[in-house]
Amino acid sequence: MAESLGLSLVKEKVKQPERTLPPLPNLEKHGRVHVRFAPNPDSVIHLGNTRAAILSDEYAKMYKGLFTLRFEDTSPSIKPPVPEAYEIIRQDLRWLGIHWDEEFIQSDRLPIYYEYAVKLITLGGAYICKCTSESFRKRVTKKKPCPCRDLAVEEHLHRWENMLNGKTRMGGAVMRVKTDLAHPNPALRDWPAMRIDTKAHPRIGKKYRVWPLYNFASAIDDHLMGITHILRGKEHEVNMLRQIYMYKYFGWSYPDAIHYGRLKIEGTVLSKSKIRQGIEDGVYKDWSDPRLGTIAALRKRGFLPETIRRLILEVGVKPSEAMISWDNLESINRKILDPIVKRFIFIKDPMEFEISGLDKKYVAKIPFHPDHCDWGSRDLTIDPKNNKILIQSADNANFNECSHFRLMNLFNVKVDCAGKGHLVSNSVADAKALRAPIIQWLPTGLSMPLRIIMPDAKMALGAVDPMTSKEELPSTFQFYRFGFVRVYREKRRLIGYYAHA
RNA sequence: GCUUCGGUCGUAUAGUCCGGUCAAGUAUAUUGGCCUUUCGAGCCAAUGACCCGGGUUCGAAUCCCGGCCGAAGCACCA
Repeated sequence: MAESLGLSLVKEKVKQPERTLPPLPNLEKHGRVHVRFAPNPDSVIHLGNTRAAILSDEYAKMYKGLFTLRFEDTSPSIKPPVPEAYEIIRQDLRWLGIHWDEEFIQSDRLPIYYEYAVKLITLGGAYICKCTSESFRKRVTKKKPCPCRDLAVEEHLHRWENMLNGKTRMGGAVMRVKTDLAHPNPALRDWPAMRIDTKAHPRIGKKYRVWPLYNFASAIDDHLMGITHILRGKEHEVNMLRQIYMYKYFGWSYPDAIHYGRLKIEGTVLSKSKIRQGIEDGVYKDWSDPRLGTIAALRKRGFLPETIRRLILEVGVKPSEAMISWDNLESINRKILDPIVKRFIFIKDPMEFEISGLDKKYVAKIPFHPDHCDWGSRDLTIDPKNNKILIQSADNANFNECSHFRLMNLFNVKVDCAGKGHLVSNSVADAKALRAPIIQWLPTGLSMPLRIIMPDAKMALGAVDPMTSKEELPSTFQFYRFGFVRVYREKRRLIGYYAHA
């Protein structure tokens, strides 16, 4: 008695409290927390991109702060925005459960950037450089100023006018922010802030010919929008250093920035440009191709927003790179899904199998969920006249001659040396004694075909319980001994996308 | 090459700031057991890590130095 009590005490495990994010720095300095997510609408978002969004959202909620969504679409030529992407990104964010308080699109804000460009030039913090990028780079690597740098402010304002009014052609001039030519990192020296791009912007056309570069637009906006904390990848570390020079000219103080390492997921490409290329080349079907790590793909396969959020929170904000395993992601999803989705029978690569020795009608009750009897069950029947069933070819291949198996929730079958099946007994105890594997099955008359797209984009064909088509679709189910599948109605048929086992 | 930032079980993460309670916790994975009329989930157990070398210290995963390895950046992209 005492022993058992002691044992149960020892065995009682203290559940770890759910992981929480570390506190944000300098809270007292800033007042109300204000974060932002600033995607480039040149394509949809993927798992890696959600990191900034989810972390920002978590912090906004944690501190009851504000969240700004800002589309950074200031490159008509090199990373042109995709008009549909704005709304697709909004939908992906909503699906992820992210709430934003305000939204901006940078291509609507050109007059603001122009205003601050003039201010910065007037302040002597920026100049218009007419050097070619090669000749500028040559000088700057030697820590030498280009000839434009020390010209009078009036000249630079004049050059700026020429950029705007079309007298200077594309590539003819660029606005640079003065930094420190002696800075050990050449990447920081007099970085470009504005350039001419005459290509039509997919969203607002040819209204403007001078466009801000990332560091300029982003830095101006972060200040003007009152951003207190920035969460972004460490590829932006030097950008912060660049932008700080500009903040100093304006007398602004830079937000607190947290730079996390890149997120990778094993065996999956998480690069927008590679994904886009793959779609263009026809390697991938579209943005939701099951091989991709896009939000669209994960959603299609039945991954839940909560799964993605938990994963991001678990990985946290470390500056080192993180290689996520699908095992981990799947495990999180499985634990959420398992107790809440219905189960059905799916027979992959079905084959007919005849059972002899039936003396009466047998009924198997297949529960819709083993842990929720109140969800009901599905009756599968077999009788002497209808004694053919469907089983998985792979299961059949595993039967050695003269072996046994059990049909799920029905009875035990002996396979004779000719490969024929005979009913031998009913009880589970017998099945265990015989070490008979238990397999899922369907009566031959009761099945409908189902194509399931697997994570590698290959197709699995099989027979599914037709009752699935009576369910509200799309819906995610667990197919006994097969895995979790999200089932969609496609015209008059069903199609499934496999999530994981 | 240059600049910056990192390196804890296979993977992810806690601990590192403020040395001792860390002969290093947790999740996942794998293996075994229990439970369950299957699978899964759940429960129990096992496996498995402080990059290397010096130094400081009574004591180093934690501090210092050197090395090795890795990542990010070095665009008129974001």
